[in-house]
Amino acid sequence: MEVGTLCKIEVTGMYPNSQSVRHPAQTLTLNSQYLPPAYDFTGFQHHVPGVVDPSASAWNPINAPREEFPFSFPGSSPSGGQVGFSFPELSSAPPAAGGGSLTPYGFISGQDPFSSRRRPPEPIRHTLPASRGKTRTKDKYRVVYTDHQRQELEKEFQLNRYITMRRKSELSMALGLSERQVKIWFQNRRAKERKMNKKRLQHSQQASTTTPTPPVLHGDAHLPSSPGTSSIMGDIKSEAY
DNA sequence: TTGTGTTTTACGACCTCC
DNA sequence: GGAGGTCGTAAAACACAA
Repeated sequence: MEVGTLCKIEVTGMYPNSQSVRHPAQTLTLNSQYLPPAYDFTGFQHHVPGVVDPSASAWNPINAPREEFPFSFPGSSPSGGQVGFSFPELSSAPPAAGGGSLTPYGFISGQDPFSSRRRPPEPIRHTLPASRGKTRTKDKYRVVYTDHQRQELEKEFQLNRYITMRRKSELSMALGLSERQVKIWFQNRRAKERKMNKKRLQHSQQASTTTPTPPVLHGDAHLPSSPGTSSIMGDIKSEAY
């Protein structure tokens, strides 16, 4: 499969229950004035990428990210795992030439075709609070990733449910995110998939309540195998655990 | 507009593994 | 002990109906 063909897979499905009014590829070029909020990641110090334990061979969710784990989507990669970092928009260095101003993400505002957001640039609201007991590392509670960032993360997710250290490092650099953000994005994305699978399972179970024999589940009940792109998660889990 | 429901970032708690 | 995993949750961002 061409890597580029994956780019539209789930992106418009980020709002599966909202009939996907979002059509980034179509609507995002309308407004190119999005300026990512000021947000520095100096508080995100993390391990040095590239420290890979070569002894980790058997894949499981725990050690897989530390290694180039061999899982891939069917036909996703000729090498069967690690996908060449060949996305043109990623292989070009973010602080590219062109004269745009550099955003805190490392993007050039007004140049990234996906960087335009639905909302106009707005002053940052500092509702965060150290006073609320909740500890958030920065004054902005959370930032909204650009559609470009989401698309690239989603692409990677479609290739590999678990990001390797190397890919995490590459993605973080290419997208101007911290490795921690990439890691957490993948965690959240997997959680989202599990949630969707759970929903699907509940629906299918409701549909089959009239039948006397309940469906047989293999192992983890909240990780059903399901058709489509999400079925791979069940496969992963059944192998991993 | 505004109210409400959903999705998206981000974190803490806790777990396993090395 | 530190890494990343899941799970649950907070709150911002967003979509949409009324």
